[in-house]
Amino acid sequence: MASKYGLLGLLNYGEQSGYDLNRIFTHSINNFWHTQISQIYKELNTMEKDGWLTSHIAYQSDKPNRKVYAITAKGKEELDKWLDNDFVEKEMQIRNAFLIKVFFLGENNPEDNIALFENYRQRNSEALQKIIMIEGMFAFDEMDKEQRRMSIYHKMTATFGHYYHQMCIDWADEMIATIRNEMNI
Amino acid sequence: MASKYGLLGLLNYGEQSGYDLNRIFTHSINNFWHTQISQIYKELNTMEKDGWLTSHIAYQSDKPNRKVYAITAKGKEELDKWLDNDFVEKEMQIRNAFLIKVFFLGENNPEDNIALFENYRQRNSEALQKIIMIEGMFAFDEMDKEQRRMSIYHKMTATFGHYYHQMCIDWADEMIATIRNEMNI
DNA sequence: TGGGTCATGTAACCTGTTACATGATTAG
DNA sequence: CTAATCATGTAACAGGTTACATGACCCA
Repeated sequence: MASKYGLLGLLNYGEQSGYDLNRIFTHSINNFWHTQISQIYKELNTMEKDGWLTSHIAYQSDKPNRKVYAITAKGKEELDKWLDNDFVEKEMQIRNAFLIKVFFLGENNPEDNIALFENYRQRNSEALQKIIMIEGMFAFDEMDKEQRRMSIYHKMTATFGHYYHQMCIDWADEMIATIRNEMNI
Repeated sequence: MASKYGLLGLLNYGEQSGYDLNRIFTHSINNFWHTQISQIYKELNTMEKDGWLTSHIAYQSDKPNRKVYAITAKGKEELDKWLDNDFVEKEMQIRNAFLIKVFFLGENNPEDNIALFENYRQRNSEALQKIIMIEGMFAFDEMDKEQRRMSIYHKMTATFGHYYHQMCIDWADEMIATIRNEMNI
């Protein structure tokens, strides 16, 4: 569902091959929605069948040929429909497998649980460093108005990551304190 | 994957029917991992086939009979393996379809985008109220040590929801300010 | 000559969703 | 009489993951 519209949105900026779309995904949308290249090829195929995209072969002498996809009017319509349609309940739901583990941690010994949370904190800390770097790379001063208009929304997704990982760190800290506190009773 | 272990974890507390597990899920794990009852029945079935569970029929005269599942030694082993095994990268990843929309919002007009974020903020605000209520329902004073040991971890998942929705609200507020600011340039 | 990048894909599988079927009992 | 609740499930489909296949070119 969402992967499809991610591809469609990128193709709305300009035509691309599946291979290139995968690279673009890796450095942007993959930060909040994961995809495999095999899935990208499949989605592009179905979207072409459904008339959302057209494709042509770009011949290359030194490298393998590329299959370049372009968005159609129908595709644009579908993209707009998805963007406009007031987001659904599903997009609000938390989906977090780590919390299932936390839920059942009562069986384990507290020391191990503290270690688990410290590990969790550490990983969020690393993710935070990365995302702050990405966030800092948006140089609005060097952009024209057109570029800027797009970029502020791109940056927003990075800022979400920043807020999110910071929140996870704060939560982990408090949960570690809770466990320690419980151990001393 | 995660749904399976959610069920297994609950069955580790005591035997239950699929129908009851669904009700328990609805009031706990569904807050961070969604399941359908049809999926629960399927997972229970496969886990029984794999020897993780056993089942027997509990006959009822006034209501339909229940198929009651109990965890086996093998099942316990699998649960522990999953709980112990240091969580994988996948459990760290953000998966958020709303951010895909945000990413492509540059094409829309700013007023509509502000409305979208205000709607998002509102829904998070409602979710926050709900989760704060749930969080407040943990009455540790009335619990014995055994109950408490479980409950602090249950509460942690609610606290995560609390932190999460508050973070989303803060983010939305800042993003609305960003859009307004950009409009006045 | 071995590994990396470029480039496209298929097959099998697992997870999750939607819709439907059945049938008894109970409350309004 | 109707709707809800109790209770278990199946079938079809959509979405996503893992593993594998192919083959040329380039660099060390």
